[in-house]
Amino acid sequence: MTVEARIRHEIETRIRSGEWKPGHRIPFEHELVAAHGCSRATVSKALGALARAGLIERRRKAGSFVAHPQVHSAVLEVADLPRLIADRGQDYRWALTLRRDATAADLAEESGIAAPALVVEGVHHGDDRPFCCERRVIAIDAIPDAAGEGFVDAPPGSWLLARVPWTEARHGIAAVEATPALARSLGVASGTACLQLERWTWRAGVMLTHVVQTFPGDRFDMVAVFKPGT
Amino acid sequence: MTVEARIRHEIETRIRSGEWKPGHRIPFEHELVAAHGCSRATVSKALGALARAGLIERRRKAGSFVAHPQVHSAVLEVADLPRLIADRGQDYRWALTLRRDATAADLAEESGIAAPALVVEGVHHGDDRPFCCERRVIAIDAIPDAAGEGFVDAPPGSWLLARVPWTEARHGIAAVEATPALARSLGVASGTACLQLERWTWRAGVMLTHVVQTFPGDRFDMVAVFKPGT
DNA sequence: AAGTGGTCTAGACCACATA
DNA sequence: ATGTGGTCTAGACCACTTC
Repeated sequence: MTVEARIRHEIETRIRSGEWKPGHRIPFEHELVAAHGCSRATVSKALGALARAGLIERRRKAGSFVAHPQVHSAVLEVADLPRLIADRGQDYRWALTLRRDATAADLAEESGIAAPALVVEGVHHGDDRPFCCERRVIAIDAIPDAAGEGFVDAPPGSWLLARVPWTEARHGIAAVEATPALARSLGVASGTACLQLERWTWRAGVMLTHVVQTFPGDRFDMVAVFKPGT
Repeated sequence: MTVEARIRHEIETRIRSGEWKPGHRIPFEHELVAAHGCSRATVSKALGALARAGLIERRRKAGSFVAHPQVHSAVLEVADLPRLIADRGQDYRWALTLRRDATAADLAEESGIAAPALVVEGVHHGDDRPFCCERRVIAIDAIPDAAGEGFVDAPPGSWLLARVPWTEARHGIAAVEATPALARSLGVASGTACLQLERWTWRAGVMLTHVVQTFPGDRFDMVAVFKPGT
């Protein structure tokens, strides 16, 4: 355990136990320096980490204070579906149902992807049961290699994840009723409540891909644990 | 702009632009020290921040490398509903529909909350239209003050947020079909797809409250922007 | 064996918010 | 005016990993 970790842990414990309540002023840096017999840089690093984690707030001249929790946050990790399904102990299978150049009508429904583009649709299966229906549009100019890919054996998400450099993404979550076509693909009754996850991805301001993934409402647990400051 | 920020920005720009692709080795610390004419501590802090952000990976003896993007993540911020609705420019109103001591049957459906407990149900309105249906269970032993609260004028969430520090929360998201009772409360057709957000909150290992919030599928935009490394 | 990043020190100057 | 945190320096030693 480093000195920094020790300082962090001591303060974190007092906050989580409720001993130091929101608004409580924690010791000044120079006091912690004296208490731990270390340099100020080490104390500063420890407090900086706690501040980044949202556990404390730091104010010049005033000191550092236990933060008031403001909003509940959850980190939603949208893993690669093959891995997600494999982690559940199921066999993964991808079934391509459509792959074609995007028409003007396709792109009219998109915001931000210009021709040429590729439309890919398919169903992710776990143990041969439909798990998620996916429709994706890929910008060819941004990802030229995609034009030569069939996406027959592996879903485009995995392919992209492995080779597309860093991204900025926006996510949306909604509940929708399964359309008849969707219901058929997913093997559920028409009108079943489904979770719809939508994602737009950019690189350097250029949109790379837009994907809509639809899960039967009961088949996808998006549970996230959040500890303020971990 | 601090020296540290300048170093961070320079590296981040090269990564986001695609100039440095995943796996690329970025300059060693001592090279960045020479290039920027600063101390090693400053370079170390900059690279540490980039590593925490997931933009680079650092390996002793080998150097620092542009990370391979692994999963898409989204930070789901679950704001106080009155504020969320106010931010949409709508008038907020809370309508309490039930408040009673929890029965054994109530708690049988809960996991982790022991008697005594309080059950509170109500509907959040925006511009007098139902926006979200809420059912909450509050542990009285953990939050004794709640016993004296009516929750008539303000929802329990706001009351709790203002005075109860929490240290850990778990969230779940699901799509459900509106039950007849739910549909009546929300003013939608029975069977409508709804987003259901569930949250358990603890302090120091003791469960404080459990809440289920149900939104008509089209009425809640949970959109999150995620930039890897910000 | 060599070189990297991880951690730490004992100073320093400064911007800023408060009093 | 004062004292805080923010940033930085120029060293140092060490653990770890790869060579």
